[in-house]
Amino acid sequence: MTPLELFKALADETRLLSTLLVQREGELCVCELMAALQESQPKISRHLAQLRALGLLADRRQGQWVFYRLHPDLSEWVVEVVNSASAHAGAQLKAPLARLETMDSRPSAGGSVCGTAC
Amino acid sequence: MTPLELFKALADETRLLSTLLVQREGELCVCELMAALQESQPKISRHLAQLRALGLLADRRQGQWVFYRLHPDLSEWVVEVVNSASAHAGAQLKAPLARLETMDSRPSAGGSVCGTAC
DNA sequence: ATCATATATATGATTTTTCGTATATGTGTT
DNA sequence: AACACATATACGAAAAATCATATATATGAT
Repeated sequence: MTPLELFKALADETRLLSTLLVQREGELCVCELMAALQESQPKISRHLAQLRALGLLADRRQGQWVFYRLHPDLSEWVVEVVNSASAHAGAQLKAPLARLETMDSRPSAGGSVCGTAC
Repeated sequence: MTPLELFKALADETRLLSTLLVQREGELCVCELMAALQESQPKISRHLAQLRALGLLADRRQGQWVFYRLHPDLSEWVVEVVNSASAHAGAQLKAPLARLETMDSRPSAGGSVCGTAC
């Protein structure tokens, strides 16, 4: 990944916030990002596909859900860029994070698929 | 400057290379960037104007030339992003830096305007 | 004042990105 | 199988960014 490719990837609000939210939360599925960013499913999915194609995010299917995380093999300089941005994006992340908190029927990564009694 | 604004500014090859060259060289004028990047004068000038409007670069007129440098009051996180990219943009900067070296009648920032005997 | 050089900006055309909508795929349930 | 839910992709439309060209401004030299 070149610096230009990384900056192009992060030069869109949906992609930037998705990346930063995923970084803070560790792992998020498409529906969680939809709720956090209040965007349509195709829009979120399309942007995540771009980030995955670039190698910035990695995905993992668990049942019906697909969870995205920062790619585990990112170069150090990429991590530095994301961290620097994250450290100063608090204002833009506040509302999306709050929506995540209050989201109901939120799928828990790695946990039981069933929310009630299995 | 928000992270999104910074990434949009750096998401163009001309702007990214101009920024990184200016960082490495300390200060460069428009004609030097034209030579280094082999781009037209209006193109270089237009992109520099964008970077200046954002506050990423500062400009200084010296005689006929206008020298650009990283804005002295940049936030720490912005410097970190630029530094991280710079550390891994060697491949993209090699050719432009070589052209800078071999550029003739190169105006020297801060030095005498006259190249011969004044 | 005139001219040459360096830089900036305006304008319309072109290219690139993004988007909404529709549809396809994939998984779990009944 | 049929259905519901989650996600992915395809396609044309809309929006945004970039560009080449022409022109304007500013400085220095004659």
